[in-house]
Amino acid sequence: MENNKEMKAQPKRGLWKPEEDSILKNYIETYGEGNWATVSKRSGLMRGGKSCRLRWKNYLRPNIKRGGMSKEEEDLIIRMHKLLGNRWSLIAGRLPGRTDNEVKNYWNTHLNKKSLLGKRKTIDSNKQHDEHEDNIEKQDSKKPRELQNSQPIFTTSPARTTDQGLDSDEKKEVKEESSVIDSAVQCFNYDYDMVGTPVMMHPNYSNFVFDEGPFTSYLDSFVLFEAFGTDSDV
DNA sequence: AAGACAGTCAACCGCAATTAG
DNA sequence: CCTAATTGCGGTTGACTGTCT
Repeated sequence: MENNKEMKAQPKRGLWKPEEDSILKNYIETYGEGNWATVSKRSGLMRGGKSCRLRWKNYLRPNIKRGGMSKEEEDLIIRMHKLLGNRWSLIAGRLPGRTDNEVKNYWNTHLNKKSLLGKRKTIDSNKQHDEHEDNIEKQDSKKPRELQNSQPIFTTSPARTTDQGLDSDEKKEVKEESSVIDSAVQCFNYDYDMVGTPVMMHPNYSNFVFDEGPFTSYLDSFVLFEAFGTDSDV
């Protein structure tokens, strides 16, 4: 029983080494993506297909943007999350060069925490804001990781990367979803209030403060307004 | 100086959806 | 259709690093 396990070589686990990265990169540049199960065999990597796929998608793929999130990206994530929930791949699809894993991690470590803090009304907002700005800088220079840039900018590409294989109803659904998201990601001008909290500037909209805290609340309200409020049938 | 603690993020796991045969 | 294989996704874990005491 145990022997079966031993006979089948267990895929290698843990952090990827630079050699492994270059093997995988070379392989995919030569043969292209797809059929990850055979990648490990054919490339000589002793990794599972899933592991190879993840490594490629989250790290080796061209145009991957790494390093601290810009303010714009952060705002977008917050708005999209309010709109879509934990649909990280969908959110990441709107942030060029960002992966779902990165967005998810960023949310869990920075933004989720922040929104929780927002519920504690006794928190010193000034300090909180300063610390946040601090953290972004620190984070960017903390580790000697390859690229530490923070270029902003959104995309308006479709929410899903593909709608192949969908019937017309589903395609319509995707299209609608996409346009809702497009509404949500439109850029708006911000001003900053006394404690550095971004305040949405919109001519037809007055700001609210909800229990959750001012920062997300302005955004949330606006996302909902933008996403649903202007459609006559919603 | 060193151990404890906290934050971050890469990678893994399990499940669901999709595709191929 | 049905089944097995593959892919994609979100939740979770654990290694690594920095900070605090």
